[in-house]
Amino acid sequence: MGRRVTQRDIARMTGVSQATVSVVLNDRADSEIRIAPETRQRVLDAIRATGYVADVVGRRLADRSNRILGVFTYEPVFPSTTADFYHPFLVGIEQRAEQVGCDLLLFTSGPHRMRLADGCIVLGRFIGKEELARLVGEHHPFVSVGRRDSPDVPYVGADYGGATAALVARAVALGHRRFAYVGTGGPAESHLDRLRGFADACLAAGVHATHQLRWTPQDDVTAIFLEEPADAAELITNLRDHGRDVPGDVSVVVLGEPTRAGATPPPLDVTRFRTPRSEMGRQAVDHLTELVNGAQGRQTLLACELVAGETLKTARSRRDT
Amino acid sequence: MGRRVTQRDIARMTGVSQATVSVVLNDRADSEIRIAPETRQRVLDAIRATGYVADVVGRRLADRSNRILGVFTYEPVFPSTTADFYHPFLVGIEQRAEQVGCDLLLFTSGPHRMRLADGCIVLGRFIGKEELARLVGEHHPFVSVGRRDSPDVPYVGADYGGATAALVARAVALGHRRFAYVGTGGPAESHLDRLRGFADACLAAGVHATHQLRWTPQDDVTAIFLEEPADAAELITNLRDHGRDVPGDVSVVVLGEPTRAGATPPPLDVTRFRTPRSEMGRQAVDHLTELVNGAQGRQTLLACELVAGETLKTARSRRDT
DNA sequence: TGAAGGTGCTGATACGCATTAGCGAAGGGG
DNA sequence: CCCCTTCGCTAATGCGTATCAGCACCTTCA
Repeated sequence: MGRRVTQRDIARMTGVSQATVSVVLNDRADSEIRIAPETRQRVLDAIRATGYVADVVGRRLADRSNRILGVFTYEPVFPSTTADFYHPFLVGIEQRAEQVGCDLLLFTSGPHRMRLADGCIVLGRFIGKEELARLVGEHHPFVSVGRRDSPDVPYVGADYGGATAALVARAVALGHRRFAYVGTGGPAESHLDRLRGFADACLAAGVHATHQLRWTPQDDVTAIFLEEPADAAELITNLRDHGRDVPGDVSVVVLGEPTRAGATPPPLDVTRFRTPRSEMGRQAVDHLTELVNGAQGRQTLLACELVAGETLKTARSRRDT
Repeated sequence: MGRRVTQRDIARMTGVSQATVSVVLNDRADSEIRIAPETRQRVLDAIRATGYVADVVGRRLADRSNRILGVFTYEPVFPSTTADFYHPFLVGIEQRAEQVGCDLLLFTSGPHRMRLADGCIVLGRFIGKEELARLVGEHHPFVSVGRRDSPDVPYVGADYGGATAALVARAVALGHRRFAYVGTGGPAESHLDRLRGFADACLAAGVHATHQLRWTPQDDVTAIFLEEPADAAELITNLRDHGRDVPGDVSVVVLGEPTRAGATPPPLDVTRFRTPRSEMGRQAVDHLTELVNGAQGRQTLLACELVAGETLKTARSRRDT
């Protein structure tokens, strides 16, 4: 009953000093301090008898480190349909945080208390310029999950541009010559990167490329690159309703992975790529711990895994010849 | 890169003492200590300039709160298939935490760090007696999500017993007289409660009841109460394979909600109940904030919503008459 | 017999914060 | 001119732990 047992209590019980108890507790092999085996045993016995456990608060105070990594996001994470999207990031973050012995502080509202943590990980598809500047201005370690268009923001991102370009290359190899990119192409960096990867690859291959916000029938297009994976089912249905077979008449490439929320899954195994979300989370933690230890910020892009699927096939014009 | 800014730093910058900084920071209305408006402003300016935020550990050592609630679970939450099950709890916890202005500290390993938070919420289907005793022994505020078989543990639980009994009553009203409970019936309280609610209700209604760990064909049983919702699809398939129509020949009641993880969903809209998981999370936060403010622990049970479904119908024997 | 070296431990201190007793200075009243 | 009050602030302390300089005491060897 009553107070927690402290090292002082143990010390009094065994007739030694608090310092001795501390030494016995963390008997590092390299320690210069020697304790007689008999004394050590007495202390250990008392510790076992009382069920003493070192108080993490005291320990952290002495360490000058609280081993807390902050996490916050610029979009609702837990509720809503984005949950399925963010979940893998959190899995990765949590895994690695456990490995490095840190707890996670989930900021429920904004970054104003970010200094509570040793460093922070920020999530969110899009973060405005001025908000990023504010984060940098805090001069408190942080790492973004997802590339940011700012030289001062350390991040672990996904190489959406590279993945998109690779899929364009595949389509070109399959004979496609007329491409369409469907999606906003911004303002989030992840969308910009997809569109840029698409545009650059099409230009380099010398094929025709268009960009539209939403799909509208275009007879000559044989390959559609869809920015928003959640819209895959709708797009394919739409195409079929217009009498276009997928992938017979038109190929569809989805630039990401449909999260299997409440939404209807696409009727086909879609050609797409996979964002290494958990790995991004893990590396973000690694990166952050480096920053906390005084390292310089880095900017890292991780490759996305291409998933062949069955909606990217030989182009119609090619097949017809 | 610099150390954390401390009150000492602020004090030196403004030419006052550390104590003054502390006083300015938490200027309680009832304080006897007076600070000149001008001095106060100088300190506040320095705080703003440096972005100073009080250190979590320091405050906790001085036995102050940080508006941080810990969350802690005795089973893997984020990874694994249990994610879908725990997610709604977390949603509720996060919602309410934001409303009361608290951030959440996710402990990545064990309860030994719980004192870093002002108070903790613990999750998990089953927590052993000795572990619960340890939690109580910490003398640190905590609330369990889920009923615990211990008078000293404050909790917000679901009334599984009541919900199960209500479904038994419905079945009795539909003419069922021979019941089977399929599941472990323990050791988790949630399972105990279901089994007890089942047994008590059957006894009260004077109907025949059996309990088995896994379903084995029993010709005379007309109503099966299944403890583990995830097994619903398997059970129904199994019954059909044995030539028993559901609900024609035998009714099936599922004591909870199948989480739509990777598992196959049941082929029918199953008769079941719904655990108010988000609400439990919210009330756990409320409860915890009360505890942190010095209130006594309570034990609360929330009602589960019954879902009629289509697998509990008139009993065969009744229909045949 | 005295220096040298080893053994076993302790006292002091720091970590960041909140709190309280109390001190010097200024102002007012006698 | 001195006492008393009020104002504005600070020194000191405690919280639980880790660390380190250093102090007795003992043994060994010259």
